[in-house]
Amino acid sequence: MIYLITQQESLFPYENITLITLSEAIQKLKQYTLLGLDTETGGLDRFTKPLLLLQLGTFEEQFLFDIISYNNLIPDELKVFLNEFLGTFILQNAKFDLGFLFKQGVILKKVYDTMLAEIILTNGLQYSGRDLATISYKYCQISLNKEIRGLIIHLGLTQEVLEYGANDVKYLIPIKQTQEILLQEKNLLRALELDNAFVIVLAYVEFCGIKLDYEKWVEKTSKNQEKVLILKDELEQQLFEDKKYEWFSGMQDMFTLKFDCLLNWDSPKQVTKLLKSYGVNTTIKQFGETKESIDAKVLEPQQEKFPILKKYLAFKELQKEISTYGESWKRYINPVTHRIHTTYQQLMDTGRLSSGNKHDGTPNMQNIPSDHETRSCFIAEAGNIMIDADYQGQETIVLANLSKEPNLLKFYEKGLKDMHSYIAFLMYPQIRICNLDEISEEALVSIKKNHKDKRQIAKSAGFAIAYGGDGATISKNCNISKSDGIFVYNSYFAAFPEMKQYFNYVFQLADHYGYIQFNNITQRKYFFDLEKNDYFSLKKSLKDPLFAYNTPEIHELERAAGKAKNEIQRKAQNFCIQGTSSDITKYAAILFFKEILKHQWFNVVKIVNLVHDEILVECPQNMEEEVKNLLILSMEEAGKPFCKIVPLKADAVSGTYWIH
DNA sequence: TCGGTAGGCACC
DNA sequence: AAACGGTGCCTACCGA
Repeated sequence: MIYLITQQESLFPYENITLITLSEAIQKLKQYTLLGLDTETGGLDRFTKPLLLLQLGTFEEQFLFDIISYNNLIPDELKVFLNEFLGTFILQNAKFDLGFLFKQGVILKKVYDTMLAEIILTNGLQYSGRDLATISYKYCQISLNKEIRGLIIHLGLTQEVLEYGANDVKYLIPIKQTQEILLQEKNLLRALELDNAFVIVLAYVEFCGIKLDYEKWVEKTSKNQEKVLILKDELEQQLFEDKKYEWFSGMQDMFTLKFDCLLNWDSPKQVTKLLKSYGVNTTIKQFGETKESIDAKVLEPQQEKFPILKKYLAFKELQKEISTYGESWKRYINPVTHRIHTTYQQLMDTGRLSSGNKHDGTPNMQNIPSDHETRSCFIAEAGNIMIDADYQGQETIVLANLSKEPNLLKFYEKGLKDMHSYIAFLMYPQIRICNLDEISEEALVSIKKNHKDKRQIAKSAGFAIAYGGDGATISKNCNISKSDGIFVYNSYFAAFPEMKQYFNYVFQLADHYGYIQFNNITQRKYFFDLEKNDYFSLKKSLKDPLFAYNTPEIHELERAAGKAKNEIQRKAQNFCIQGTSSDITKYAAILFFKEILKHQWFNVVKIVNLVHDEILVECPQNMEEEVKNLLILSMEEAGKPFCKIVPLKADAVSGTYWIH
């Protein structure tokens, strides 16, 4: 049964569509505890594009609210219903609709997102699509016709458009029911519960946006543009002095009398050719073979020997700053809010967020350079203040809790601060000024002062190993020989003797179950495709009594399986750490958003960015202390279920701009 | 001219 | 034996 609620009754008659009043519709809707919800809008941006249609419904009944006829505003009676509904709304890609509802002053309290469910169920696996059409077909064998988005703006509320609109909510409950059977089987209900709660917060972060001081931003870029011109000039002058005439045309500038340089300094290919002619090493070892590269990593160690590299590296750095973080950002500023509203992708393979989307033209807000000059362009509105809170050593503490490695736990038990020096202390017996049990922060401070090099290597080793790297990774990251890299790798495991057992254990689990389970709280998972993964298919073949050994195909498969095994090991290590960290930050944001709602601070206390272990908040100046305390409290509370041995601590700083 | 890929680099 | 955690954006480059 399809119902239409409209103030434009002259549209009638339609076949199979019943016209009812707003009150009648709300009356009927009140009997449900589970409702599908969808909206049709005039575009992607909730601030500049109108809400056209709002659909609510079940398999049996769908209610279509013609919002156009209410001047694109949700009528009050419906608004109250949506705000006060105690059941669950089911949406496909809820974040999108939630943004338009926020704009209208509607805050849904509980949602179930069929798209998030689908991602969580199939994380790591090949999937045919996560759009509503694919999901409807998969669970209900229903082929939904083309997207009505777009159609409505051209056709208006035709019979066809209304039927499509009704279909978009009709199957949401059956889809949810079938998904939940699978979620139950795979123990993924809690992971989805977290992400269903989080999607409302994430929609809020996108809705809040962040203020960019564009004038200051342009000033900074212009300054860099001047600098880059000078550098380019100096580079070309150097080229000329070094008699690299092949890079010049015969043309001379009329005023400066300089020759016209043909080299494109943005072309790695051309620059490689040039640097080679100076005798610079432009190669890097990768996959056992030598590869061309002019990475900063490759060139940096040669700076003293080849002065031109200093200028080139400086040029590259500025060029990156100008092209990625320059004037192009004007297009990101919303004409209505004058703020930047990024879009986040909620579920990467690790469970982390990502940010930025080239289709809707939003920037990545998670890789803003951390220098003061850049960050200080992101500001609070007049009268407001920015509060930036982050977890102290989130990933290392998560690793400590997951692995329970005794020497790692000892660091926290003793309340020590400088982890990198501590690792150096354990890795290099020759720098031990006391034995392990007597270690103090003073001892670590002295290591930081006297053994900078060893501390730096320990730092890199700590990161590389947590990410699943090995001796080769360390040698690359630290620019040391491979044998030294392997030595450092071995020293790390000597320093943390039970870490290897933990890594073996997570691999054994992945090997046995065919998936990685990140932690036992959310039980979020990454599934290996057992058919397509070379390691698992070889394992399966070996169980076959008719398995043919010693054929060329088998040797090829063994080689591929070795590679796949390595990948499984790496992911098993890394995803548990990254994924659990991500669960914690999401949970923290949920708890903090609860406070915002509880205190009726919606749109007053804004969450303006999330960067993995960091939550950036903007609020009125006079609320600074209260909000800061609640934020830290939320973050530390969120850590508790996941970090039961070593607790997570959060730190906050505030200012008129983004300080981190 | 377009679209996809690779190299490089920003963040955590 | 074989490879070096996760993202997204910029430019150059290459082939259709």
